[in-house]
Amino acid sequence: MREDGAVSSIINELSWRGLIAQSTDLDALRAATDGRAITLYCGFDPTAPSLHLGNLVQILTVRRFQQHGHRPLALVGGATGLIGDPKESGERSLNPTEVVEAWVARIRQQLDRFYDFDGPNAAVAVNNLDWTAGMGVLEFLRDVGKHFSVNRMLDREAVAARLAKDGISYTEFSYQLLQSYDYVELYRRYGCTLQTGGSDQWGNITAGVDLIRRMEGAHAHALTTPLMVKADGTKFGKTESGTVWLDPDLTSPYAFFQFWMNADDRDVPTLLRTFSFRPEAEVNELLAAMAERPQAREAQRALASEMTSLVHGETEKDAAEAAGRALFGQGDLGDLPPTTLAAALVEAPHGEITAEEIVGGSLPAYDELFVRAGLAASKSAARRTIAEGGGYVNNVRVEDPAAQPAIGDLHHGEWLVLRRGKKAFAGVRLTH
RNA sequence: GGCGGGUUGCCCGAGCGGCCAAUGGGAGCGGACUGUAAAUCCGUCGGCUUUGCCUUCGAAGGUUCGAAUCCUUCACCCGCCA
Repeated sequence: MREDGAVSSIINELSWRGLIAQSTDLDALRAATDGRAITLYCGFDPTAPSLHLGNLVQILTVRRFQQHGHRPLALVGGATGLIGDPKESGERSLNPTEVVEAWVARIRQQLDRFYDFDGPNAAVAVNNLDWTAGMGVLEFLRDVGKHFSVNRMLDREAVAARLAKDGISYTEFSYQLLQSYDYVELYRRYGCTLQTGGSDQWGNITAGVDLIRRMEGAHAHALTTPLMVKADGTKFGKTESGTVWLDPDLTSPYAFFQFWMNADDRDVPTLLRTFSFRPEAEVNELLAAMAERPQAREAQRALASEMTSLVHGETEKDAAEAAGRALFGQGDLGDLPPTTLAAALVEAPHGEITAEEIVGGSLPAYDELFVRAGLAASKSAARRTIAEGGGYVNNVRVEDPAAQPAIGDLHHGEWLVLRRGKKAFAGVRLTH
């Protein structure tokens, strides 16, 4: 529910944010959502222990609906996650059931912070295993399967690609039926009349819309968001170290904050509209500020701050931001108060050395320390970085990879600050 | 079923007995320039106890002083003919 209590047009909002790629009938959906609340869902399959930035687009889209007074169903695909949506690259390997089960629980928990499970339009958590686990094969084939045309299913992009390449198992081919049936079941149980998802889900979603019409004689909606592509043409949501996860153990809040800080100027307008909950006027102000003073990175910082608070909480956001300010600041690192420095380095990647490793007042050599801190994959890589002039210790470029820092180089007797290139910081801590 | 071609480093793709850790391009990484942006230019791009050593060129054997390069078998992919 919005501040003013009104159920206003969610469609208008999604529209200016550029979040509508395809829809079954936008005018009908606008009419259905205007002035009254609908129930909608977007499902998440447990294909990993955590959701990632790509999923966040969907989560936030649903959240926007909820803020406009609509009721979301938080579906985690305990059943569909066991089967796997066909992807173009090839057959998925099946995950053990107990692994999928554990992932369902984790993902379900992650959704807690994005949806409101209390109040008049409280979100409802559902798992498609609840209605598929007990269903017999014959029932499924007769009641659900009969409504599907294999001819149509073969047209799906991912399926067609797989047929042209390595083929596809019957298991994955069946995925669409399960997802379609989910929509029917959610319509029956909760009166759900809208399913959202990424544009790659269009086929699966409309198959569900069709199935509702056939089995229930009712009209339901489909709405997809555009695929996000970065200005340089690469996939959105990846960094050099891989996927940006929402789980703080997989992607630290510091790394998460930095991901947004490093956004390409050209991507910022799209990112702000897609992810931020700021109203249009504020978004435009930030964009104007960026055009005027790009070097200030106000828009990136605002986005980083908002997203990190949302995903990791205010405290973690403050810590991540403070860490960035400390490390990227102009001053001498040694001048930072011990607590500030330690906090910053704990946020960044870091490694440890023990007192026994200090021989004659000398720490292990630089190449070893870079590996230890996680800034280099191997000692060869560390030496290469140093040879290229990209290795810094305590913000001073180092020349000799075999040189050993002295115990006196440790800030506050505890921390050594390593850096690779301009922005990859890491700490090495002396433990006792 | 017959004939022919292929399988090389993260990806694409040269190499066809020693000068091959393996040309070139892309991605990545570093430097310069910047704004923790982009573009551009330059460098780098298997590992290690680094003037050397070890592991890589679909898999396993073999020939040879020496093989990614030759031979044999196996697996997979692709053309042409039936």
